[in-house]
Amino acid sequence: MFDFVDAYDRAYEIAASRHGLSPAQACVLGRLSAPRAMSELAEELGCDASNVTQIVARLESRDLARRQVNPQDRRSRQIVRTDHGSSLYAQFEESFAFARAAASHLDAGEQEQLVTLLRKALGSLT
Amino acid sequence: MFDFVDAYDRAYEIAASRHGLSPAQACVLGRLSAPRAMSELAEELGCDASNVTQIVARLESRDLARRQVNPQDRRSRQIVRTDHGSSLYAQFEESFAFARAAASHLDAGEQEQLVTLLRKALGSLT
DNA sequence: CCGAGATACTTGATTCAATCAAGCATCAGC
DNA sequence: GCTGATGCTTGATTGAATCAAGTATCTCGG
Repeated sequence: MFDFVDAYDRAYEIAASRHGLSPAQACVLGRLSAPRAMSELAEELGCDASNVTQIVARLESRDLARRQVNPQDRRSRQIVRTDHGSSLYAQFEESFAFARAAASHLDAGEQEQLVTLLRKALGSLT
Repeated sequence: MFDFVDAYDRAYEIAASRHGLSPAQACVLGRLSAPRAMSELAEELGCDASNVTQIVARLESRDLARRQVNPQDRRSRQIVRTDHGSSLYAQFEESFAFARAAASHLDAGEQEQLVTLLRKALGSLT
């Protein structure tokens, strides 16, 4: 189990760095298929809001995301992926071959079985 | 799959921090059941030797590990867990309940199946 | 046995992630 | 309109990680 998780993490990190992203940046970018508030992202990542500020600032400085004031609540910002950000993320996903590669060792039935078992194992841990 | 890996990582980090360890420190400490050379550790963690130097330095400063010159090759250091380090690591493992908790949702047959599938999925990826 | 090159580690500089404590702007409710 | 809560940012600090140099030690060919 440790080896599996470790391999997953490494693959993620390598795929990200191939596109000049850190894992954290890739993770945030991936959550921007729709506009999100900073607080939502912080909640999802389980980290401080100021951390998200930093990460988004780095994405913004590379024109991968934009930060715009929410007109409904001017305290809040909506983080949006730029076109550039979207296409970069698509490339990242393409090159994050882990899930696909892992699946390629298993036939359809086994894949389904694995998903079922992982879900069940996860159970109420979340 | 992402959720599973994420849950594992979080659980690891939380268990580590409960004992005042960072994940990296816990990881290194866990590899010291026998004395290891810096270069071995760097190889295993897939990181720079200077990174290991830092991490071990922090462990050493808290009397969890010791660094002693290898008499066979005086360039090389052997990293050894102190008694304190061993007992702390045992506590950490105890509180890193993820594997056990995950397993508790599965019966013996399912556990075996999961391990088989993970191993197979991992295949030659390593 | 000596010197050249390789090996094992350390140091210093730098980047990023993460956390905490303060701070500012804005909002919501009395 | 205040008061207090909410949403985000800033600044300071810690740790992980990487890279480039540097030191000590070993090994091997001449």
